[in-house]
Amino acid sequence: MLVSNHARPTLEDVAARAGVSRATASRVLNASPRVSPEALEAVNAAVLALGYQPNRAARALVTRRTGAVAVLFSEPEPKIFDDPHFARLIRAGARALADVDVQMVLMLVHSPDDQARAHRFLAGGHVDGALMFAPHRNDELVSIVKKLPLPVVYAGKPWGSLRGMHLVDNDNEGGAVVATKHLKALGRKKIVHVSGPLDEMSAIDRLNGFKSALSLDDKGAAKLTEDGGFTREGGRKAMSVLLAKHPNLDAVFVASDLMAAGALETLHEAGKRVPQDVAVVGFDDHVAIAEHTTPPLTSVRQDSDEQVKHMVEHLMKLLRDETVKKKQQMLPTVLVRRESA
Amino acid sequence: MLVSNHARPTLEDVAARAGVSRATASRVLNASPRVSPEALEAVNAAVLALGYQPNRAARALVTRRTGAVAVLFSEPEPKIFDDPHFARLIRAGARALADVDVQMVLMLVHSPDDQARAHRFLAGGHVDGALMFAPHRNDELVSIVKKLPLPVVYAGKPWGSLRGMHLVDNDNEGGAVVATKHLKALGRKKIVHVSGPLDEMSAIDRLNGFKSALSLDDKGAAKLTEDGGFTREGGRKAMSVLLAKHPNLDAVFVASDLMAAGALETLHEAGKRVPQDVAVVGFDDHVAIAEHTTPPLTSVRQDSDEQVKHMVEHLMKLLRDETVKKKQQMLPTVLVRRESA
DNA sequence: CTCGGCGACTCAAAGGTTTTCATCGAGGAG
DNA sequence: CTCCTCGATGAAAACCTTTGAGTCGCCGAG
Repeated sequence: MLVSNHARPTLEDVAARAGVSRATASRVLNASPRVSPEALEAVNAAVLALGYQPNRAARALVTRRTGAVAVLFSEPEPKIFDDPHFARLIRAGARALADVDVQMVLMLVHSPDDQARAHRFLAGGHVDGALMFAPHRNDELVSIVKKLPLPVVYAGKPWGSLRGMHLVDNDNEGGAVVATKHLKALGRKKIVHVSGPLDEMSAIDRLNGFKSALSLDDKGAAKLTEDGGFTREGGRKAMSVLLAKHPNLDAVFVASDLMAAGALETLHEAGKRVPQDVAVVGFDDHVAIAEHTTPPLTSVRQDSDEQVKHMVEHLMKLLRDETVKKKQQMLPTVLVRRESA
Repeated sequence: MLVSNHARPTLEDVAARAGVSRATASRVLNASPRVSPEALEAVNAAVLALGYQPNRAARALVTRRTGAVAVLFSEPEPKIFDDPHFARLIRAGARALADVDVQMVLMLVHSPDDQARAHRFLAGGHVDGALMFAPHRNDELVSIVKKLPLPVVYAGKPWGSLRGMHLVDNDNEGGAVVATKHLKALGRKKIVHVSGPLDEMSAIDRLNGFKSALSLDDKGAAKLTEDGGFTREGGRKAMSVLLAKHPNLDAVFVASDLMAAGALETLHEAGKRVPQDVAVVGFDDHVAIAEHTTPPLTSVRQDSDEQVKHMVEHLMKLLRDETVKKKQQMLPTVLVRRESA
């Protein structure tokens, strides 16, 4: 028996060494029950001795499974990726997918070109499923992907009909209600809101929470709300607009920590003390921000790590053809009190 | 001829439709010269009509190429990933790899467990090559990967011998020299340095630039330098230490923008005006930071996008077995003047 | 007219795994 | 003792592509 000693061992080699057939060796590797204890042990020993690693391509060829999933970030404004939130999501995805031993193929989709490429790639069967981060309204990529026979789990609610879609969302509305009520409970009388861009569902949900906590109608809410675009700069500007409109405001619920950081700057410049004159609550509880503002920011925590972990678990179930009890999961949010409110 | 109308078309189908053999169709797809114009056209038409996409697994099986490369971030401190620099690198990698149509498999390596997993994965032949971001001293992963018969391109100099390694570095030392000389040219007399952690080559190179621009020996430099650990908080602290040691300092070269942001805070709190009392130069020119500090930060630009692009190009050459003229490339850095110096 | 050469093409093997189907043997029931 | 059942195993097909070896037809030279 001559074995080329430099090439990687194949299943054949393992089988030979264990004194069984390829088929049996394969069964051992795939944890099939129909295999005797002796065979199992022999094969395992051979695998170890040879340092055998299954050939992914060969396996993929026959199983029609790639062992890879795509992670898609659809975002027309590439600069948004300077947002630390993005890094956190990627990190969580990498970890969660590595834990279940599937390859993560990352795709950043900005332009129509990128969309076409993603389309080709996903349709080409190069991955078994996808995790989709596509927060914006009327995202072409969502429509494209919907038509594909590919299991997809969304982060948060994409725009449009949610029928049959699998997603894991944070309780944005609930968190916003808690945040707003907290301000009310503090005895604040004039509470305003810096919202995110209203082409994102999460921003809308947070706005809705604000409205419902204060029992406002659309018109009433519109007066008290200003769009800060989920950027720090936007938060600054929105805050000054609100200050101009409502000089007597004494509390503000800001729909993201990044914007809240901007809003705090504006408030300081306007000579308002936080929290004495104006109480501030953010959203995200992004530690790198919330703990380092002055004063430290009270914020609604949404656990992105947890969200991504759930997304991966959900997708894995879909890939195993298990029935999922709930297609759409909602993760709780909780208010973290610091000093700003 | 009955074709299951839901299954993905194979090369066989394409060949049949084009009236040629599988072999010829394959040659068309791989741009082989040995094919007649008619055949070429017929096959291309068939491909288009059928929406054919080559089966990656089958191709990988026979070519022993996966069409994927790993992107490894080795970093014992997971929190560092909140650094926007990380997001930028990932983004650049995703884009550059997508452009050459290879899959990016992202791996974040924090723990020894992760290292073992990465080792298995890379040794398992699941990728054709790797891009490695491993800035720290004595990184186990670097030693592991060195022993593998796998083409790897490093970002910056890893610790240890550089013999035979392929890498793309920024001119950290040169940039530091320019930055420091700029401060000198401004007439500053007492110039200090907030360095990065000295277990990273980039930090050392920047420190060396500072030393050489001021013709300092090790001892002299040690007095004027404080380690800020490449974090904002570290920058704050380092700055106050330096202020205490050298109350008369009138300029500081900070080895990263994030630390510079921290240093600026300290300076403001100490009542120093920037740039009148103390001139500040950062490093990275990370727009999201440098443009938003008060005052906007003068900084040394290193173009990470460019660096990653070069890394990918370099790796592609290695994969194509082309000879690379220079194994180790150095990218220029340039001083971007804003208001802080 | 024959032969050699050459370009375009086809045939078929190879690549490593999973999985169906058949086989084999042992043990239990009748 | 025979027949049946059932669990473990093996042989072989299938997955889809690339590629080296071989075929075919045509042209030009002799």
